[in-house]
Amino acid sequence: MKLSALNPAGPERRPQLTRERVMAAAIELADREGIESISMRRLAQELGVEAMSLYTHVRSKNDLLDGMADAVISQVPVSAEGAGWKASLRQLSLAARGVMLRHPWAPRIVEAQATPGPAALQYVNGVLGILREGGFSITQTHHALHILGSRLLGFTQALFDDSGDLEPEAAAALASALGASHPYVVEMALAVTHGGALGRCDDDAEFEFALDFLLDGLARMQSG
Amino acid sequence: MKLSALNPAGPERRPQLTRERVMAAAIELADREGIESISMRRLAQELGVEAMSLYTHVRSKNDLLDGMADAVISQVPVSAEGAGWKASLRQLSLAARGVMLRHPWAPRIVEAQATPGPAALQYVNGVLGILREGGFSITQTHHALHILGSRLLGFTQALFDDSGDLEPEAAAALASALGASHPYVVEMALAVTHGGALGRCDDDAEFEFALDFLLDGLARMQSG
DNA sequence: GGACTAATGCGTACGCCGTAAAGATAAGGT
DNA sequence: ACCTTATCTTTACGGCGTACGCATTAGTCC
Repeated sequence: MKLSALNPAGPERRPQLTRERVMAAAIELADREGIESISMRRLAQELGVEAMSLYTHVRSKNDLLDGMADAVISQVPVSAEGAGWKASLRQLSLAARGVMLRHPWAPRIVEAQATPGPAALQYVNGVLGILREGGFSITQTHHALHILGSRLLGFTQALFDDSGDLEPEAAAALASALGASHPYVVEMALAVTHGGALGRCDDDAEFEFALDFLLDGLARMQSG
Repeated sequence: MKLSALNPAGPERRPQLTRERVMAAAIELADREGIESISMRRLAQELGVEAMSLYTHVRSKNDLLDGMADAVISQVPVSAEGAGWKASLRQLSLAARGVMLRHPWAPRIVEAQATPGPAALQYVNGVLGILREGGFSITQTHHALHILGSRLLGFTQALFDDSGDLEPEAAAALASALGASHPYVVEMALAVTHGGALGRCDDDAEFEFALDFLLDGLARMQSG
């Protein structure tokens, strides 16, 4: 059937598929339904197209995921000029964290990327520039990269996720089940829970604290 | 066909399948052929069994992966008594790194774990114990966990992988392709490469340096 | 207009995957 | 001997990534 005959140059023709449109739809779908719901068929359906049509704009599913990762990274503003290396890195890292919080699936695929895409390269170049212009030697800059690690991209792999807020009964159950064998875990879990000594674990504040801890250490490393 | 009739209680009967044997075979297979080659059918074949048989000992593939992660963590010795918190943490972290280097696929699935398994709990309890016994307050211990992050498990997500050793021609190509737009990346890449100012990026040394940087910072935090 | 060319999208098919459901077999307790 | 229970196998379903070949379109030149 000839659509164009029915709708000759009609304005309701769906727009051309492009790599950008594919990436945007994939990111939107991942935001809405989770990264696990990304499949070629599902994504194609989202675009009103058949699965194989995507392969005109994307080499493979891995290429799609790489593209998504790079597109997310490109959302982090890399500017932040003229504020000193410490403030610049701080702002950059927090901005990246904001982006990652909007795309919770992103860290996983960003770190799965084999080779950095254009946006990642641009980003790394920006970070390196801030440090070098800030007076860090090449060796110091190299160390700083390893020290800051993924925090520069706004995320951290914690040893375990302690941001959950236990119900009192769950806390009691945990205490009696693990209390004998894992006293320190129980102590920390209770402290982090709302009833405990600390407030509820505020991930944002904790991220910021750790970031400042690292930046202060780097400042000491540079001057010492 | 009745195997037992042909081989009544014969010693060449394959041993009973158990969760431990399944996990061990899965880890061995992942070490040998990569985590991507782990499928229920492939793993079953490795054990001389049909795919569905595995489900007697494993709830799902996710359960299998969780079990693998926990089994790997359990390989990290959690002892290290009586050496002071700094030396203990250092030793623990380096031991964990040794384990992860033997199972390069492990970090990915360890951090994908939704809830920590028994070995992970034990490990976290050990880390918390070292800090608390070392005189850290609960709050300080909490901060320390976030600061050390995944380094306690022996791995770090770098911003990008700089451990590759470029060939001279590749380095030249990179310099001319990116030199104008990404000068700092090129500078660092050349410095890290064998011909550069730094030696080849030694991941082990770099990990140790970053670890000591963090431990020193924590010592300052505790006393200051 | 008409014909050729290149790009784009579609239909079909193959061999994997995880796992539900039900049958077959073996081991142990009565 | 019989039955229970745990273990392993068979079969099957729906979904996956993607190779391959065809259909349609858009652009370009006569």
